[in-house]
Amino acid sequence: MDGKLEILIAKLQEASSKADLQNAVFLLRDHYDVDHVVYHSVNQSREPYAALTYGEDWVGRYLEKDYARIDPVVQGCYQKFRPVDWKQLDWSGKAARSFLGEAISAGVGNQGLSVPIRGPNGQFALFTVSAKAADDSWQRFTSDHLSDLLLVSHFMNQKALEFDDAEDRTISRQLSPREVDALSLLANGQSRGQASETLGISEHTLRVYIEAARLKLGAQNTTHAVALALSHGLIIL
Amino acid sequence: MDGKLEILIAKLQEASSKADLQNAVFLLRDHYDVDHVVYHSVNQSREPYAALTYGEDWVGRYLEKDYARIDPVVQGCYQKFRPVDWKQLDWSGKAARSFLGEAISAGVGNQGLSVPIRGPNGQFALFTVSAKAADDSWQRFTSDHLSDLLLVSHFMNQKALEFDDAEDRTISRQLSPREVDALSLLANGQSRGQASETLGISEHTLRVYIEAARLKLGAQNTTHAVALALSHGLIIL
DNA sequence: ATTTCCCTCCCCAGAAATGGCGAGGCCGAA
DNA sequence: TTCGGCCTCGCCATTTCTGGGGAGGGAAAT
Repeated sequence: MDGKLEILIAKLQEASSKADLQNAVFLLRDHYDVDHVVYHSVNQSREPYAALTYGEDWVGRYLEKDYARIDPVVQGCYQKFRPVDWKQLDWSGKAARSFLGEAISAGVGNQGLSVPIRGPNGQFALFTVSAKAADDSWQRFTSDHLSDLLLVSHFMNQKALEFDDAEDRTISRQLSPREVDALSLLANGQSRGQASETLGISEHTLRVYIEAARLKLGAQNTTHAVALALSHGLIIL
Repeated sequence: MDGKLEILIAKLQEASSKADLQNAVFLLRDHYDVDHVVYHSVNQSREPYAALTYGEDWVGRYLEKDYARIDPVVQGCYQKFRPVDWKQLDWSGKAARSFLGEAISAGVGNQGLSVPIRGPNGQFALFTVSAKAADDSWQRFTSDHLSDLLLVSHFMNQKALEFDDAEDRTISRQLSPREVDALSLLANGQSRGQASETLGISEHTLRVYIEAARLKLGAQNTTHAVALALSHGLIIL
């Protein structure tokens, strides 16, 4: 990690508004001499957030067409832990190829590296660097700066969460152990009858737990409660 | 990042077995001159994995008593994105305090920093460094090595996933767009009736999607299917 | 010591989900 | 072109879940 980047990261950690993050991606783009630097959250229920160097037209089209659903970068990164080079992704499929063509003509660049970032409560975001480059020089670039990009993506997301989590998204009350047991068993496919048997309690008691958990989570129904508990990390499959 | 650590990370990336990871935590402990270095996955349904420098007695007791459920480190890290200093955690509560006492007498150390790590499919792991130290010197240590620890935790988890995911946990077939729609709406708390209305299709058609998705996922019921889809990243809440 | 959770149990009736039967059209791949 | 997958619709019977009542004991926190 060279000194210049340390300064950029320090600046990032001092960021006090979303505008500072927007500024940071431009600084990063210039620092690495790439075409684009993009940080964006990938979530449906919460309000989306992004700090990026793409043009407004491409961003608008991406959102309008809901490209996140077919974008192989998003889909692929969701399945992986380590940073993903765009070349490694599956670009077969009609939708993916036409999307790729459109992206390239929008000036996104033919090469890209995307870092998946996962936060609490099911948060998922991507930090991406993209450029127009030959395969070998791009490979050199990514392996040289992998650690840097990991750190930048981490601090970028940390800041984004700070600004975003102002509107508290955290669960007010924790679930009781029994409530966790109940939702866990349901999430693992057991019916209420099976789950109550597993726990050695009456089915009614199990229902009380589910209902209590449902209220705490503000869920509409059992499936919703399980989904919320899962994505909030309150239960683990 | 000094050269010594770069070598350790390079060694880590060359690791070819779980024994290498076990070895790595000892190297890291010596390198940082701390009391303990711990990497462990925190998952219920999948087989747990850990590479750590704790004594067997403490590990055994931790597992036996299922301390992960009350350990404020685990509980706290679940809710946070940035590394957590143990001092910041909530140690009130009877169970937490008695656990803390037991941990300290087991030689864990009074200071600790834990890095939450999240992987795909709901994976969650912790990378922890702990020592017996005064507050100020510990603070200096953690702020000096924060970036290092972030990188180490990342590569450690990457390796752990490589070894663990040998037994393929991936879904065989992808879900169709409509199936994704259906499960997404259910995961967001809509009933079948509401969801079918949202999509502008008959309730029966929606049922067909749910059923198809359920079969593809090998789920027992709708809630199970939603849970599987969520934790496999096929749908996003 | 009082309150506030948590755990446990019971009954009932209406709403919703499930499982299995069937059918047709469309599109892309082999 | 034929096969498989996807999207769309309908009906019926059974099981399961949901939402509303209550009720008691225990542990922990303020």
